[in-house]
Amino acid sequence: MRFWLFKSEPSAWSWQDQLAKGDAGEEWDGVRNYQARNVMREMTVGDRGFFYHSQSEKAVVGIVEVIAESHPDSKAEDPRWDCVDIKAVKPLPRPVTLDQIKAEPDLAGMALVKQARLSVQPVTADEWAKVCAMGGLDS
DNA sequence: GCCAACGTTGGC
DNA sequence: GCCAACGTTGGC
Repeated sequence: MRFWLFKSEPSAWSWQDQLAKGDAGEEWDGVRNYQARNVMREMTVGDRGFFYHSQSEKAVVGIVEVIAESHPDSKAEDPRWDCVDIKAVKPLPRPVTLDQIKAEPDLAGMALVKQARLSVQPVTADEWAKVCAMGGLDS
């Protein structure tokens, strides 16, 4: 299993919106960036991801699971844009903020820190375990 | 609300 | 194929 991070502005699509979709999940649509699309193309069903709120909150708030592999984005006019489907699994007992991540030397290599604008990112197994622990999950 | 970073577009 | 202009994102 591999690990990922999905970034969203809560005003556009929040963790609460994602939770409300339940096990049916939802397309992670709207990505119009090649690098982020290519990351999604590497995902397989069952992979886990962090759900990150950008803007005002700037924190990892929940865990999601990939439930459908990369397919054409149903909302895109242009067929070059793909996306996966994800569902909410559970919230983090304690959200892990960007400040906490930046303050943790083990997480200095995270794409979240090094490539702030990439909206879909890979996360290593070590980073996954660390952030889960910081958020109050065994992982 | 501003600004830096950076991806994309379009003219040459 | 390069590069300047432009638009968008996201942190502060």
